[in-house]
Amino acid sequence: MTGVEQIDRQIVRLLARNGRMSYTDLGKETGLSTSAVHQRVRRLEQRGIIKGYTAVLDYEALGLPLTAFVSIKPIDPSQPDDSPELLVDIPEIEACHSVAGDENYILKVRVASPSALEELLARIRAKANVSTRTIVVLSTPYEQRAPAI
Amino acid sequence: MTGVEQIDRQIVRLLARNGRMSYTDLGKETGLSTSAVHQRVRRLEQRGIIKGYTAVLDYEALGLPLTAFVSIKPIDPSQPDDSPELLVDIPEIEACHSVAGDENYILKVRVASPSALEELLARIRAKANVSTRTIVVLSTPYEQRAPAI
DNA sequence: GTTGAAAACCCCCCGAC
DNA sequence: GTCGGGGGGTTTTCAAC
Repeated sequence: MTGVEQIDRQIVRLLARNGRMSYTDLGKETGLSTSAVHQRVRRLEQRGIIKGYTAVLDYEALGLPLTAFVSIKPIDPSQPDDSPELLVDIPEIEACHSVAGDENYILKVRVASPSALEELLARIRAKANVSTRTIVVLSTPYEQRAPAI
Repeated sequence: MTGVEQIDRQIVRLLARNGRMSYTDLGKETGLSTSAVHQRVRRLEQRGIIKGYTAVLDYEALGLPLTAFVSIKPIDPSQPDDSPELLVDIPEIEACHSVAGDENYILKVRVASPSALEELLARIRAKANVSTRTIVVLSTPYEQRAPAI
C-alpha cells in the first residue's frame, strides 16, 4: 500500500464532510478537472481507502434514543473468543472493537429503551458466553467528525 | 417529532448502506417513483433525520492506524465540565460522548502512532484540565453498521 | 402524497495531450 | 496523470391527479 498524496487527502476530507458532493464540485474545490477528480475517487475506492458511503442519521428521531458502550469478557478465558462472529447478526450492535485492557471487546449498541438494552445484554451474554460491563451514553456532543488528515 | 413511517425507514436503511444510491435505484427498491423518493429524502434531510452523508474510510491506509477510547474526568470536580467545547478544535477526536459512570466523557480518537497518542493525551489533559484513561483498539471487526430499524 | 414528463445537470467513458 | 467533449442517465422542478 503506497502513500496517499496531498490532493487525494483533500478529496477524502471533502467526501468525509459531504459524501454526496459531485465530482464537478470536488473539481472546483481541488482545482482539478471533473475527469481527473473522478478518476482519483475511483482509484481511492478501488484501493479500499474509501470503503463506501453512508447517511449520517439522527438515531433519536429513528426511535433508537439509547446508545451504550458494552465491554465484554469471556466467562471461560481458556476458550478462544469468537465474539465478533457470534454477535455479528445482532443488528443493535453498530460497532465491535477488539481492545487492549481488562476486556476483550467493546461494542457500541443502539436501542429503543432501557428494557430493550436489558434484553440485548442478555442476548449478548447468552450468544457469546461473556460477561458484560455497560456504559450508558447520556448525550453526544459530536460524532463522526472528518479525520485529521 | 412525529414518527417515521415504514417506507421512510426503508429509505433510511438503504441510504445507510449506500449513501450514494441514486433516487432511481431507491425508487426501484421501494416501489416508488423517482420523484416520490426524492421528495421523501428531502423531507428526511429537512427534518434532520438524515443529518448528512459521509465517506466510510480506511484509517489505516490514511496514516491513522491507531484508534483509542479516552475516558476523561475533571481534576477539579467542583468546576463545571465544558470539555466538549474545550476539545472541539482537536481534530484527532472523532467523537465525544457524555456518559453515565465514573467518568464524564468518552472520546474516540485516531492517531498515527503511540507517540502521537501520548502527545494527544497531554494536549487533552492540558486543554480540559482532566485526567484520562485510555483503551487502545487492536482491531475493528466491524463499525458503522446500518441501524436496526 | 404521488405521478409523469421535461429541462438542466451530472456521471462516465473515451481519445488526445 | 490530466484535460475536454459527448452520449446517456440522473437530478430537480413542475403541473396535474
